[in-house]
Amino acid sequence: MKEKLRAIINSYQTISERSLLEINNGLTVETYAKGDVFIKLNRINSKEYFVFDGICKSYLLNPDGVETTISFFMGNSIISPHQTRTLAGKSNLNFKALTALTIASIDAALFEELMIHNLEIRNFAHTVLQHELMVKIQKEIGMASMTATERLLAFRAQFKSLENYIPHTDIATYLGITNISLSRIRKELSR
Amino acid sequence: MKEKLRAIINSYQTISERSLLEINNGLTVETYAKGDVFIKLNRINSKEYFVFDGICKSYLLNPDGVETTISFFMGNSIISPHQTRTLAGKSNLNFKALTALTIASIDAALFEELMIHNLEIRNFAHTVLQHELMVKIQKEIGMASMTATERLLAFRAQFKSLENYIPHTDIATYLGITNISLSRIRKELSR
DNA sequence: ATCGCTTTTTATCATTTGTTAATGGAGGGC
DNA sequence: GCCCTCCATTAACAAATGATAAAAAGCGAT
Repeated sequence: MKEKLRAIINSYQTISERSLLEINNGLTVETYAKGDVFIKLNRINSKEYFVFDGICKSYLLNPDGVETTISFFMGNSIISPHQTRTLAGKSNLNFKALTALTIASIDAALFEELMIHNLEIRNFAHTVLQHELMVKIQKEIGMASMTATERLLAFRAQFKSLENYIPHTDIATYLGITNISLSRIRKELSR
Repeated sequence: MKEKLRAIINSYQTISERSLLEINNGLTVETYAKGDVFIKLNRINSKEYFVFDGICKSYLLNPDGVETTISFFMGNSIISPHQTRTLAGKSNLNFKALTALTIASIDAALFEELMIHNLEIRNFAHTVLQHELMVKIQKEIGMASMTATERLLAFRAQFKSLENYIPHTDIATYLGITNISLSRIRKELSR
C-alpha cells in the first residue's frame, strides 16, 4: 500500500519517507463496485482520497434530472481535496464508481493537522490544489472557446483510452454536448 | 480602510477584531486605471487581494489570441486566493481593471503565516476557497447543461447590473458565446 | 448461444450559434 | 460642434448542435 501511495504522491510532488509514513499511517482502503455512489450530495464527508485502481466521476444533477459529469478521476491519482468539495462538512458533489474501484482514505482533519505541522505535506497539498484549479481553468477555457470536436480531442489527450471504458453519456455531459452529438463527432473524426 | 476590510471579510465569515487587525496591519492599497493589467501571466505574483472599489476580470488568451474571460471580481469582494492562481510563484492568469480600481493587497507568505497560527483566519481562508470552487463548479454545470440564454440569465442574477458597465465582449467570452450571439439573445429577452 | 436490456449509432428535421459584413450609436479629443 | 474610434446591433447565410425516433450493436445473465 505504501508503494502505491508513494507513486501517487510523487506524481504531484516528491516528499520524504518520513512524511510519506505520516500519511500512510492514517490510510484506510475502501473498495466499491461499478455504479456505487460513495460520496453523496449534502451528506457529511470528512475524508481525503487516493485512487488506487479504477475510475470514478464527480457529478451533479442538472435541472432536468440528468447527471452532469464534473470531473473524472483515474487510478493513481487524487480526488479533489476535501476543502474544495465540501461546505460545512457536507459534500457539494456526488461521486460514483464507473468501474470496480479501490481507493484509500484518510481523515481530512487529521490530514489538515499533518499539513499544519509538516511543511512538505503542506507543499504537497498546495500542489494538489493548484493542479486541481489549473485543470478546472483549462476546462473552463475549453468550454468557452473551443468547438465540441476540439474539446473531444483535448479530452482524449488528457484521458487517453477512457473513452473505451466508460459510458459515452458520461463523457458527453462532461463535454457539454448530447451523446448523439458525441457519436456524430466520433464518426467524423474516424473518417 | 479597516472598516472596508471588515465588511468584505464578514461577507464570507465573521472574525474577531484581533484577527481583523492582524490582516489589516499587512495591507497596502493599490489603485489602477481602467484597462490596466495588474497581474500578468507567467510573472511573479506574491499577494492576496481585497477589491475595495471597481471591477476587474481574470482572463487568458485563447489559441486565436482572443481574451477569454474566466471570472469577474466586483467591489467588496476577494480576488481568487494566491495559491489557486499561481504555480511556483508565477501567475497562471491575467487580471485587468475594467473600471477605475482600488484594491488592498497583503503579502501571500505573510497571510499564510497568519493562517497557520490563527484558526479564525484559517477558517476564513477555507471559506473563501470553498466559495471560489463552488462558483467555478456552478459555472461548469451551467456551461455543460444550460443554453446560452439561460447562462445569460444566470449571469444577470449573479452580477446584477454589470452588463451595463463593461464591454459586452468580456461578458460574451465569459458565457462562451460570440458578442453577436449575445446581442441577439439580449434582443430576444427584451421583447 | 440466446434473450433481454442498455448503449451507441444513424437519420431527419428544427433550432441555435457562428461567420462575415454592413449599419448604427455613444463617447472622447480636437 | 465635428470627427474618429470603439462597441453594439442587425442582416444573411453557413455550420454546428439539439430533439425525436428508429435501427444496430454491445453486454450480461441464464
